[in-house]
Amino acid sequence: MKRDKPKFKQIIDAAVIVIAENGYHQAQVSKIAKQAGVADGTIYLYFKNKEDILISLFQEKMGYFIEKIEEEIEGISSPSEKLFLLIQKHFQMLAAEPHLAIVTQLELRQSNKSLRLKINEILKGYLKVVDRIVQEGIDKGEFRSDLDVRLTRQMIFGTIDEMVTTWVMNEQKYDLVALARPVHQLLTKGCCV
Amino acid sequence: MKRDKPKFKQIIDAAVIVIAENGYHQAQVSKIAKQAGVADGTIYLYFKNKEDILISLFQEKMGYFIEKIEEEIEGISSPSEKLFLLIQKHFQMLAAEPHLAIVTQLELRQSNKSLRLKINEILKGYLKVVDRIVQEGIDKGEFRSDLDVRLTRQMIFGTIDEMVTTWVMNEQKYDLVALARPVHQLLTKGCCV
Amino acid sequence: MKRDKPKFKQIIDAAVIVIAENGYHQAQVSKIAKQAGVADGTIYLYFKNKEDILISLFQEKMGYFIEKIEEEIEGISSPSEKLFLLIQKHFQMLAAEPHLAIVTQLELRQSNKSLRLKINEILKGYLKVVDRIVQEGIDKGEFRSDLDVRLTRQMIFGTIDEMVTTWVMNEQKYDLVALARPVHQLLTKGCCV
Amino acid sequence: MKRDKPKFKQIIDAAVIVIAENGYHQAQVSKIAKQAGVADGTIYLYFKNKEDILISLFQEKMGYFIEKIEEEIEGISSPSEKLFLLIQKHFQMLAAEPHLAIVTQLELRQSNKSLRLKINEILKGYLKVVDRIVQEGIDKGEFRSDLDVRLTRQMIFGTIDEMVTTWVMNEQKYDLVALARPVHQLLTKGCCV
DNA sequence: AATGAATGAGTATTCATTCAT
DNA sequence: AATGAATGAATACTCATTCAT
Repeated sequence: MKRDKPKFKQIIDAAVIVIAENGYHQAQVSKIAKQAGVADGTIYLYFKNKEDILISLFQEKMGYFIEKIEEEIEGISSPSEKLFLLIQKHFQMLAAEPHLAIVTQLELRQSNKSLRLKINEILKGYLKVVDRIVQEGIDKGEFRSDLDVRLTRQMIFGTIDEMVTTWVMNEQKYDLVALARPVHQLLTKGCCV
Repeated sequence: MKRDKPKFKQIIDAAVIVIAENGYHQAQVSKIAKQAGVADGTIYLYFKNKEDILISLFQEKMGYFIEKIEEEIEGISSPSEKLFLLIQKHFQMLAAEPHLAIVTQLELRQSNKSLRLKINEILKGYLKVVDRIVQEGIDKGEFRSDLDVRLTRQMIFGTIDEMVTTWVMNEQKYDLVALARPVHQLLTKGCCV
Repeated sequence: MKRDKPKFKQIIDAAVIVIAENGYHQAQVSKIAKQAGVADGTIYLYFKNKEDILISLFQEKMGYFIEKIEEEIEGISSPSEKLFLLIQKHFQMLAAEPHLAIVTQLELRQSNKSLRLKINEILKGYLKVVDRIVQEGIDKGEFRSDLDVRLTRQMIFGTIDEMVTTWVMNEQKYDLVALARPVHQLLTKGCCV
Repeated sequence: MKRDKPKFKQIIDAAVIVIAENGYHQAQVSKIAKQAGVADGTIYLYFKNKEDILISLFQEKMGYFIEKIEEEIEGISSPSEKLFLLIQKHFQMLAAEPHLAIVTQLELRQSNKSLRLKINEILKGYLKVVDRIVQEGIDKGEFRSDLDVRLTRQMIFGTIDEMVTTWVMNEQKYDLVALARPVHQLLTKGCCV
């Protein structure tokens, strides 16, 4: 399996760095190869084409992301607390990988429609986790019973995403993780008194 | 002033159509010129370069957007009601211009970082309107006094934006405007009981 | 009509020279553009792609070829004499354009199958002229009545083509046109006494 | 001697199949290796480079070809009959190996000039056989005494070659061997009455 | 002898922008 | 003001060959 070979990860990590530092459109295959310490042609022993590097990058990172978040909320009984931990872990992981944050929040969004559709497909795994928390919140009586799960998930995801993007655009100069608590409070209690 | 000449708007409207129908990366200057019924070179009598078309497009549309929203909330005393009207008007205007919705929610996001920074600059006008509503809500006691205005605005904008994007990605096949009330409720009351 | 513009012919003539002097595989578009005195991009205002240059080259030259040969044999009553004039004109025209001879006999044959099929299509016009001469020869009683037109045409074309190719491979160092008469004699009388 | 080892022939046979089925330009070394059931690198233990595979292929097949033809005409006294047998055997052998016919008549002609020059070198053995028949025909009085041996050989070879190529291009769908007699008649008697 | 992972040179084509008319 | 022909920079990918095992 190619995914398990060291060069696979080596090339993906190189892609994250090159894209974060040069921008999506200046991330030529030859630059990624050089950063990974392999020849240009070697890239094509592990990836079908350039787009495949980016999809694999997103898959690998997002897979790890979901895994970690599920570990985090496992065994927690309160859905509201689960939501808080999801937000916190999300912020923590991106704060810990500044390059990756730039790539996912800014650079990968300039990709073409076909790539974005594939990315959306991968994102669905994450959205399902949120859906499950919301549904559980309703079932356990912590969340309002008249909630529309889909809309609620969109609010949660849209809010988290906007927070991270704003933080990245502000050059990550404030403490993102510290926002987890107030963001959780906003989402659960709303802005009204 | 170039902005007042008929060809200025003519080219911008052509750009919206061409981008919506062909996608950002397939929206060549020559296609826009053809759609506008002018020669390629004529574009450059009205716009500095291609990026300038897109920025102007966003400015024109967003300026009109803010104007309409301010008309809508003018004279309303309740900040919460103002927030509702803002959401509703936002949804109404994009639902009324499907091409524009595709361009602002999907296509223009594929632009490079420099263009996106300029777009963010233009967006600030909109965000200020939201900020004012939130601040007024706090002052009038309708919103919680411990709200962070900036974070609250990010939640509101992130949520609205996510709703519209999801609706566009689903090919605008459900009634976006009907979501205004439940979205307002989610934002003001949160998801908790 | 693009074919009538001066740059169309200019680029085709450049292609003949570049291919003859550098070989098919070393005839890059940029080299052809340089030889033609235009920018690389200009090529694509007149030709769909590189293959289109080569097809057009063959069409233009072969069209001229057939035209000249038909002029030559027009008004001649003896089919055998027509055959002689066809051979002579064929040899004369290629002897007069050494570059073109190299291109048609050696270089263009290395093209891929798709291009060769298109070239064969164009060749059919020439083969029809030969067919007509053979048929007329049979009808007028100059040629044997039991001839298979198709086979006879293949002998004639195969022989002429082999003569030219051998001459080109021998660096055109002997007088090709002088062979017209003996070749005609061989084709009409065969090798037997 | 490498030529006697089983893998040498194994690789050449694989090359014939791969080239016939995929075309010259799609016949990568790795495909030939796979068809031969050896590793890519193994090819280079038996052949200097890719060109060497093709030259060896031609040498092997052409050597066998000449051998068979010489066996066929051996002991025949009439040069004209010898010519007939040469044509017939030539047609028979290619009709018996459809893959080889495609390779020699179509695919190998797409090779570059250097390879084609080497192929011509190998062909000389075949041409010498023809030369000998023609000379003998003149000496024995069966052929006209004013024949130019070189030109006559070019007619014979050009005609045979064109017949086979046309047959291959027509997907070998008619009986090539049946043409041996009429072709021989054409070559010996010409087209005139 | 045999393997197969790694190498890296080489090129057609697009499209924003210009400028002579 | 308007035109549109001409420009030219920039980049992903293939595949013959090598060499450590």
